[in-house]
This record gives sequence, structure tokens and C-alpha cells, in this order.
Amino acid sequence: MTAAANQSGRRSTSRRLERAGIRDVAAAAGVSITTVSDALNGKGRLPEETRSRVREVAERLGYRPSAAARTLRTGRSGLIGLTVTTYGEEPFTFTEFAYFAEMARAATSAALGRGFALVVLPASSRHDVWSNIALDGTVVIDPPDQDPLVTELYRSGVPVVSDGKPGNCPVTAWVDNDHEAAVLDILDHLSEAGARRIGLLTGTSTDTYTRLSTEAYLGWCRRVGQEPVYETYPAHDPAAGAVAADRLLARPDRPDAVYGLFDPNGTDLLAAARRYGLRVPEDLLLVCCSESDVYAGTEPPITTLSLKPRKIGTTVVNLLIDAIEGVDAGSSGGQRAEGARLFPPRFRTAGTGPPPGTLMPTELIVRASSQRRSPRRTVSPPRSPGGG
Amino acid sequence: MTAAANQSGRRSTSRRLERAGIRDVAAAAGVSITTVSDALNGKGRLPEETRSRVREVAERLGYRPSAAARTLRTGRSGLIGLTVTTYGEEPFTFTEFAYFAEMARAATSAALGRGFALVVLPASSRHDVWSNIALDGTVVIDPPDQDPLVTELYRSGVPVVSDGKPGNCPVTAWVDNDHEAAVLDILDHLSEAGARRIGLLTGTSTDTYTRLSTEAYLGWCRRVGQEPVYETYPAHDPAAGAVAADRLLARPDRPDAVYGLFDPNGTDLLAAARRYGLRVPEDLLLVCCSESDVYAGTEPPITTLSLKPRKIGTTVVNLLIDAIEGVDAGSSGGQRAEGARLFPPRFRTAGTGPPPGTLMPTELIVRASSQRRSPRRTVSPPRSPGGG
DNA sequence: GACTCTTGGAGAAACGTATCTTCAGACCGG
DNA sequence: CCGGTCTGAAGATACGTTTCTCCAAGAGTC
Repeated sequence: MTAAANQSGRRSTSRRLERAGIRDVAAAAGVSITTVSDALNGKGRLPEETRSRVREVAERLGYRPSAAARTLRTGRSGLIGLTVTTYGEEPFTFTEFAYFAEMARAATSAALGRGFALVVLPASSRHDVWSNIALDGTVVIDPPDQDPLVTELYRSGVPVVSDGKPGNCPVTAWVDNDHEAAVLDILDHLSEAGARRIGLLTGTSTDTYTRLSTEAYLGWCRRVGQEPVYETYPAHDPAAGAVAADRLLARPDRPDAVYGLFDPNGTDLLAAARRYGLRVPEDLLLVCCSESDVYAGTEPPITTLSLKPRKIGTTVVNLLIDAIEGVDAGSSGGQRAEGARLFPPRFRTAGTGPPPGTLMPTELIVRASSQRRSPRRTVSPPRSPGGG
Repeated sequence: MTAAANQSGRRSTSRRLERAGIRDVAAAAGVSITTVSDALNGKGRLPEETRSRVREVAERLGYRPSAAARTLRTGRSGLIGLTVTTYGEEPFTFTEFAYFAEMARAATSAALGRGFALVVLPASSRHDVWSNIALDGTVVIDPPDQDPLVTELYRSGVPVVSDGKPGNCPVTAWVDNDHEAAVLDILDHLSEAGARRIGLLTGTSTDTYTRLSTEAYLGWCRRVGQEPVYETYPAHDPAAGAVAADRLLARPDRPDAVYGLFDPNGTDLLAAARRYGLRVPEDLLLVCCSESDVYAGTEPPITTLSLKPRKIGTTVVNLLIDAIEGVDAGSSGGQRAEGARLFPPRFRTAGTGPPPGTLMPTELIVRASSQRRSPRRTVSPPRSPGGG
């Protein structure tokens, strides 16, 4: 009894309307499974005629290769993890922030464009979920110093790219905004608009974004000779922002301009200003960091700083996939991550040296809230039949 | 030469700092791989002493079981797909709608809570991505009639649960809102608030939500004897909504109340009303379907209908996992999906009969825009030092 | 003392693919 | 006519688990 006969025998006895496997295709086409595999994957040396015949048979049988078997054999799952480690314990509060939602969306899209799928996994999630999924690589958002998850992933050979310059954990590459530059830009912008005392609404957490931004503000104050005026609050608490905004405007040394580091701060500050009878921008200049376009429709519209989450998400994923595909293959000539490379792309260097980092520019969207003179109209309003 | 020696020999010769496998653990602990597997998975008949010893060795070696091998062997990947098939071709425009974002978030969270991870896959994405991923089941949002993807998934034995009552494709189960009831509720609400002619802002697409809602409106008009006043636009076009809102209020038979089916309609209608000098709610009552809380802060706050995407997402995933775990195991007594079951849960019945459906209630959040008398205050405003 | 249970654990067969190696024959130049 | 190259394809192995089957030895039991 040959091995083939044995196999097909086993196969037929245990037949219980299972999906067709590569063996069934081979049997039906009268070829070996090697030939089927080669024909379907465009490998091997086969005449086009055999290829198309096998393809046809496979189609007819409704053959779908087993992703699990392929993953086991090739060591590649086509799956990328996306995780966020900071910002409280709840699994998904984080996508409430428009930044994360946008970033995740762009990341998903970029991954799919390169043949990878993205799965969102909070760091706090059950360990069995993490270990039950074959990941080719992971994107980590804002890893804190000494993040154990990142360290373990890196140790086990999984490429890790972080959104946010990593504090002290080993990553394959990272992408971040130049937060110092962005804050200084805003402060200058507010100064030019006539601000004399600029306040800051910031967070209590120790992630890189909050820390760098606050430090940039304090440094600017020192340099310019202004006494810092700021209030902090736990950024993941949605109610605390309004209270902090109120506190900031209730101070005896009330600022005449405020920059809020977090998305809801614009609304919070606007409401607080109203309560105190402050007109925006006449009495108070306002800027906040946000990806939401509701600030184009508020009264008045509020100037926002965009961290360009779409660009970040796309770049992060492309860097990660570059690393994944670079692990065993050299430069494959595919589409690569773009951006201002700080270092040459040396992936997975076992030696010393910092991981390659990329800085993405931010964008200040200037609206009425930060200009004493109303901004030039760039878009004409729709026809106004009611007159006006 | 025994098989074990052969294996370990092969192992050691090809050793190139690979991850430790179950064989390495077995060798180090001086037991068989069967024992290791049983010890780590809590199966078999082993004394606690052996179990803990094996666990310890595994820990020491940093052993992580291969998810791919486990998936191949058990036939379960722990992965659930989430896909949307309607709403244009672009892969991810859909998460721009707060409904989908919320729903996806809740779904992800619910899946993780039960040990599954969720991967977002647009139906339009490259076929190789779909076939490269082992999915235990799929959630489909708003499947159109005769959706080929759903049909193929169902045929290949993958459980499919849909958000939105499926038109004509076979699903394991579905969850939806009672859209007719919701629309009728709103129309009654507006009538009670004094509306004489209620308009509708609706979409041009043929998905269930748009169709059912529009039909409910038309039926209501017929019953009440009001001439329908509505405008349609392609819902996935962000700019078209404002134009349609404008059109609706520019009509000679201008409505004195409007219900907008889509999230941005509230803002659009408010802006249009302003342009026409219409006061809300005095001259125009406004309701729109939205999950965004920006409508609590608009001037005036706008009454919204929530479709409870979090509840839907949670329920859909729970139903799906019930089906997945019910395929081979009977009632496992785990946490099950809740909700108003329309049919007893008969999963994967090959026979006739409709798939089990669940209707989730909607919630009307009444705000100033739909009441001629200002609503009772339910929350007192924060202290107002500025007076007022 | 021969017998059944029970306990603790080993062996080996899958799971379904990709790929490395081998091999038969065709073709070809000399 | 013969060694070499090239083409088309088959065989067998490995990927790393889980699990089914089976066995040895000790503990009761009559």
C-alpha cells in the first residue's frame, strides 16, 4: 500500500463534509500536492497549462488554503498587533480620543494595503489572548519606561514599532511628533496674536507627550520671563477637564491665552470662558490639541494643533512591515515607509545604538479663537437666501 | 536510536537561538511532551507536583506555545472578523461615523472579555488578506441582499452574525434596532411638541437602516395625512449632507420639524437653519440620529436618537461566540448574549426557518431642540463665579 | 495469589501546508 | 552513442501542538 493510497484512504473514511484540502485538489487534478502548492503560489517550474488546470480544479472544489497550516509552516501570520499601554486600565477608553481612533484607522488601512491585518489588543488584556495569537509584529502606542510587554515582545523576536519615542524599552523603530517644536510654535503664535500671559492645561500622567509638552512650555516661560500658569488633571477622566479649565480661568493671575493639551480642552475652556464672561478671542486666546473637526463649527471656531494621526499610523505600520519583511528578506523593493528618517534604517540590530526614529511634522490649524483680527476667509459661505 | 533521541538530536543540530518549543520543555523537565501539554493546559491526570514542576521549567525557559500550531491542531484561532460591506468602496470611511466606531470598540472589548481578539477587515479588501487569516467567525455590519462574502463564509462553515437584519443572505444570527418603532417614536415626539409638518433628511443607499426608516416615515405620513417632505443624499459623502439640509429648508413647503437620519445632520441642519434665520426650537424642531455627544453642547443642544451601538456590538459578538463555542460543544454555561430573543437560539440549523434575531431598543435623548418649552434641568450647571 | 481499578504518564498520529531533495525523461552537442 | 543540462513533477519531511490510545505499576478485593 503506497503512502498516497493510505492517505486518500484515511481521508475518505473520515470524510464528514470537511472543507477540501490541498490533498483533495491534488487527487482531483491527478497531480501531487507539491504541484498544487507550486501552481497556486506561483512557484516551482510548471508549464502554464498545468498551473491553470490546477487552479481550475481548486476553484471547482472551493479550495481555501488553511491559514493556520500556512502560518505554522512559513512562520508568518499576516497579523499585526496594535496596543496601547498607558491611559488607565480600562481596555478601550483610549479610542474615545479622536487621535487614537484616527491613528488606529490609518494603521488598519495601511496594514491591509500591504496584505496584513491588524488586531487591537490592549496591553491589559488577558494574557491568554496575547499568547493565543500569532503576531508578526506589534505597534505600541506610547510605551511607558521599562514596559514589560514591549520588552518581552522584543526579546521573543517580534518586531515592535512604537508611536511615541520610547523611554527606555528596546523597540525596532519609533515614530513621533516633535512635541517641543509644536508647543513652541503655538506659544509664538499666541504671542504674536498679542498674548501677554499664556496658560497651559496639561495632564498628570507621565507619558512622553505630556511630559515633553509641559517641559517645552516651562522652558519657554523661563526663556521669555513669564511666570508659568498651568493646571493639571488626569487626562483620562472626562469630567476632570472641565473642572481644571475652570480652575485655570479662576486664578488670580488669569492667563489671557491658553493652550490645552487634550482634545476636549477646547470645549471645556470655551464653556469656562463663557461662565466667566470672557469673550474669545477678544479677552482670551484659545488653542487646543485635537483631531476633531467640531472645532471648526464652534462659536467661535477654535484653533487646533493636529498631530497628524493618520500619517503617524501609516508610517508606524509601514516601518513595522518593513522590519517584518526585512527580517528574512533583504530590501524587497516594496513600498516603504516615508518620513524624515533620523537614522538609517537598521532593523533589529543586536548591537548598541538607538533604534531608528522618525519625526513627523504637526499642523496648526489657525481659526478665529487665536487671532485678534478675524482670519481671512478661505472659503466663501453657502448662499444665504435669508439675507446676511 | 529512539525517536526521542532522534528528535532531540535534530533539534540540537539545527539550534539557532530559536524559541523554546514544547519539546525543549519536555526534555528539560524529564517528561514527555504529552505531560507538558497536559500540565500546562490543566488536562490529563497528573499530580499537582508534576504540574507545578513542568510549569516552572516552562517559565524558566520562557516557553510560549505556538499559536499557529495550536490553531492548526484545535481548529480554533481565537480570532473574530469584523467587516462592513455597504457604504462606499473606501476601506475605512465607515469608522468615521461614531456609530461604527463605538460599535467596533464595544465589539472588540466584548470579544477580548471572552478570550477572542477582533480583526477589522473591510469586505472590499484584498482577497488574499481574507484567506490568509484563520477566522473562527465573522461579524458583518449591514450586509446587503445576496452578499457574496456572507454567502461564502456561511457556506464554508464560518459562523456569521450580522448587525442589521440581513436581507437575503444566510446568517447564523442577527441583531438590529427596531427602526420603524424608533422613527414612529420620534415623529410622535415631534408632533407632541407642536410640529405640523415634519421633514426627513435621508440617504440614497439601499441598506436596511435607510430603507426601513424612510418607509416608516412615509407610512406615518400616509396615516396622519401629511404630505411627505424629505430630501435624500449619499450618506457617505460628508459634504452632501449640508447641501441636502439646505435644500430641505429652502423648499416652499418648508417643514417646521426635521428628523435627520445620519450623524452629521444635526450640525448641518442647525447651520442651515441659521442661514435661513430660523430659530431652534421656536421656528424649527430638530432631531437627528447620532451617537456623538457634541449635540449636548451645541447651541441649542440637539435631541438625538441613539441606536445603542455599544449594546449592539456587545450582543453581536456574544451571539457569535456562543455560536462558535456551540458548534462543537453543547451549552457550556458561560456568559451568554442577552437581549430580547425573537427566536430560540438554534445555531447553524441546516434546515429552513429564519435565523434567530434580536431586537435592541433605541434611546431618544431629548434636548432643547425638540421642545417648545425648555426641558427640565436634570443637571445643575457648575458654579458661575462670573454671575449668571 | 489472580483479578480488577486507578493513577501517572509515554507513543504516535494527526492538523494542512511549504519546500528541500530527488528523479525520470527530453533534448542537445559532439 | 554518450554525458550533460533542462523541464516537469513526485516524495518526504518539518512546522509545534493536541489528543487518542495504550501501558506499567501499585492498590484494593475476593
